[in-house]
This record gives sequence, structure tokens and C-alpha cells, in this order.
Amino acid sequence: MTEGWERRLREHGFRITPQRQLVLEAVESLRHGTPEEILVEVQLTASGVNLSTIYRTLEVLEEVGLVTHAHIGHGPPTYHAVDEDIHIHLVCDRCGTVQSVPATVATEFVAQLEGGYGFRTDIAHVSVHGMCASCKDRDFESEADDPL
Amino acid sequence: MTEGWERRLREHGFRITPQRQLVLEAVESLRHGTPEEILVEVQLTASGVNLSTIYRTLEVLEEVGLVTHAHIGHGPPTYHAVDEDIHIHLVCDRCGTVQSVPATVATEFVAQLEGGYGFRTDIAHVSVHGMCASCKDRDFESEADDPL
DNA sequence: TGGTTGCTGCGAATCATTCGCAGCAACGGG
DNA sequence: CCCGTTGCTGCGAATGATTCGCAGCAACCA
Ligand SMILES: [Mn+2]
Ligand SMILES: [Mn+2]
Ligand SMILES: [Zn+2]
Ligand SMILES: [Zn+2]
Repeated sequence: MTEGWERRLREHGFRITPQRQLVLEAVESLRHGTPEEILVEVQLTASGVNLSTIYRTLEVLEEVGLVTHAHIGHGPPTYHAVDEDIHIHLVCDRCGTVQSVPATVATEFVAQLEGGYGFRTDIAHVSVHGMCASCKDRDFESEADDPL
Repeated sequence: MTEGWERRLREHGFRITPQRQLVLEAVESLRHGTPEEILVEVQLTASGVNLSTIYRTLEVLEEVGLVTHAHIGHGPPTYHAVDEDIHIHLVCDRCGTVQSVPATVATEFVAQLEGGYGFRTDIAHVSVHGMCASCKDRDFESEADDPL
């Protein structure tokens, strides 16, 4: 459990509740979790918790800096604890696989956007889309096979 | 109107319809358009066209390579004609402004992902999120002002 | 310990997108 | 040019994710 989570909430004027503790624990134990997945995890301990509470709680936890979210593919966002290693998701639009790579691969890119446009990039917020290595290979094969 | 759009559709086994022509024209004249916005534009000419047709048509036009889409912020995707200059959207998560920058700023980053992971990045598919220059400045000010 | 007021559960509303289906129309063959 | 096949379309309903409104409960402070 993240050290000082109660203080963090209180400092921002929020109350400490069992629901908030459970949601934070769930985000930390699942390492990537959508609101629905977090609900299921929370309900293992407290079956009465409602999905709308999950949404509201994640919003609060994000506001006080205890969790962040990232967008992988189209579906719902996935939540992470802030203490995790920051990583970028590479999403293959062909086969749907998701690969995590260290955020440091983008250091130069981030610096360029900061230098050129004064833009402070949150590189992990959205995924990078494209085609993975194996789909690329499969593409070459079929091109070679195709007459014309 | 994109040259050869009819051939493009026929080559993939699709029929030529007024709706498809109108949607393509709408995407080209609006330069960024959500399905709803495209509907409105199309209905200026043909008021009977239905939203579900817009969705189905965009899917087809994308499949044959006449349009692409990008995700800006959370809402619905925005469609572009393929002949447009490729640009990246920088979205400020603080104030919501969207700035377009040439995709070439990412050349090195894209090369790094290709070299290191064999991943072929479609850099314009999703936006880069973060904080714009003016929001950054405003942040510094308030920090300076704040007693504590 | 009690009052204030923030939080929660619940059900309904909203928003974007997708589906099912019956009728229409594009287009290739005759 | 005309017909039959079958892809496309409009329409209304279904779906999935997220948000709202509200009444009752509970965290917290005095
Ligand atoms: Mn987001
Ligand atoms: Mn997309
Ligand atoms: Zn792939
Ligand atoms: Zn901004």
C-alpha cells in the first residue's frame, strides 16, 4: 500500500473511507486495471461496492496523485499506481497485442516537444499505435506470395 | 475530391454510392471531422442520410485507404482525408487546447521504436497528451504566489 | 456525542457506437 | 436496356461505458 495515502487524501480535503482504501489496493495488486476489473477485485472483499463508486473514487485518487490512467486501444482506460515504473504501451492495430517498453525510449522525443513547443509531454498517458514486428513480417510474406 | 476514389472502392469489391461520395467529400472539406460533424455536413446536401451509414461508410473508406482517423482527447475520433499533411496533435490535459505539429518531429522516435522493437509506428493515430506552454507558465506563477 | 456535510448505493439518463432487419438500388450478365 | 442478385441504406432498438440525481449513511470535527 502506498505510504501516506491517507495524508494525501486529507490534505486535499477528502475523507478516508473503506471504499477508497479498497480501490487503491486493487489498483496496486492488479497492475493494469479497468474500472470493471477493479470493481471485481474490490468486490472480493466488499461485495456491496458499486461501479459508480469505482469511477468516482478513481477520479479522486487520480486528483490527489495516487493513481494515473493510460489509454490502451479503444476500450476503457486502465489505471496504474503512481509508484509503478513508467512504461509506454505499443499497441498493434493488426493483431491487438500490447507490448510494454520503458518510457526512456521517448526521452529525446519528449525533450524535442518541450524545446520546440514548450509542451510538457505525459508520454505514458496514451499508447503508441502501429504494427508489431510479427505482423509486419506476415505482411511481407503475403506480398511476396501475391501474384501482382 | 481524391483522384481515383471510385476505382479504389471497386478494387476492394465495394459499390459506388452517393452516400460514400458525400462522406468522402465531407471529410475532405472539414479537415478534422467526427462522425456527428460529418453527418451534419453530409445532410446539408442529402438530409436523409443516417448516422449509422456515416459510421459504416467511414469504416469502408478507411479500409480502402481513402481516410484515416486520429484520437484527440477522450471523445469520438476525428477523420482526415489521406492526402492531408500528416500531423500530430498535442493535447493539453489542463486547458484542453489542441495544437498540430508536423509529424516529422517524431521521425527519430519512430526510428527508435522500429530499430529497437521492430514496431512500425503510426504516429498520427493517437494524440500526445501533456501540458501546453501557457498552462505550464500559469503553474509556475501560482507556485511562486502560494505562501508555503 | 451530535451536527454538518461529504460519500455511497442505486437506478435512471446520457453518449457513442453497433446491430438486425426489411426494402432499395448498384451493377454485371443476358 | 432490363432483371436478378446481393450489397447498402434507413430506422429503431440494443449495447457498453460513463455520468447524474437523490436519499440515506457515515467520517470527522467541535
Ligand atoms: Mn485520459
Ligand atoms: Mn483508433
Ligand atoms: Zn501485431
Ligand atoms: Zn493548456
